[in-house]
Amino acid sequence: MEGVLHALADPVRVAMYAGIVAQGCPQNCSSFLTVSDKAIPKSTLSQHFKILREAGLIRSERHGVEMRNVSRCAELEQRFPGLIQAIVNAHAIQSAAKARPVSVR
Amino acid sequence: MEGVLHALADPVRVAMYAGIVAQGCPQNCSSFLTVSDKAIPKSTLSQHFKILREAGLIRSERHGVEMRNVSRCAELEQRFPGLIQAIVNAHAIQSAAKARPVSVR
DNA sequence: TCAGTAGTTCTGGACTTATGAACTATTGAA
DNA sequence: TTCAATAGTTCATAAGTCCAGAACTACTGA
Repeated sequence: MEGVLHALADPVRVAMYAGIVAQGCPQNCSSFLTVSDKAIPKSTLSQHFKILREAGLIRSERHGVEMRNVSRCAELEQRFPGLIQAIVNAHAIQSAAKARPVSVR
Repeated sequence: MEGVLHALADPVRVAMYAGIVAQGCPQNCSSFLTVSDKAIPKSTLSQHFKILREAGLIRSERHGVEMRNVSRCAELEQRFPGLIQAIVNAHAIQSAAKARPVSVR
């Protein structure tokens, strides 16, 4: 759980994770080459995904040449009920407040 | 919010915060000279309190020679509904799982 | 004024994190 | 099979953050 909070305490990672949760379909790394109008190098992205994986927040599966990232909501919900939902909500509230005119992501 | 998660991503700080929330009465620094059976130097404690304060999680008031720390639940609940509750719950679940025979703290 | 208690600030070493360069893995085409 | 292209990972290192001892400030009571 310490790992979960640490993973989501980073603005880039929480945006990535919120993106993965929001899209029903799995997202590959390159979906996040820019996050909130900021360019993220691939090596950094790869580290971020690693941290999300190790925190148990996502699972990554190779499909051909790309990796598809899926959120592990159900497992986390079982271990820490309400936690993920509350964080994703808080993130949405915050990014809505930050950039009012444009929708989240 | 990033600050809130970062503050509570540390096992010592989340234990401290949970302690402050659990006790109705304000807690001074020295209440936490040991956290989960681990001795914490005063200077480190002071840093931890500073981080909790700057994240908006607590307020510290001097009363004579000591500082009393109060949680700012209500304000946070208003900004990020459910977040603090979910994290404190998750912490309780986790520390119960870790040391089953003994109660939280 | 002094001693004692409570907490803060400073500082340096240890640990983390971000990123460019070089790498591996997979695919599709020649 | 070889080659080029795409997608991600690993490595090295420079920059940043964190911990804890030493020295400090703030307040109280004698």
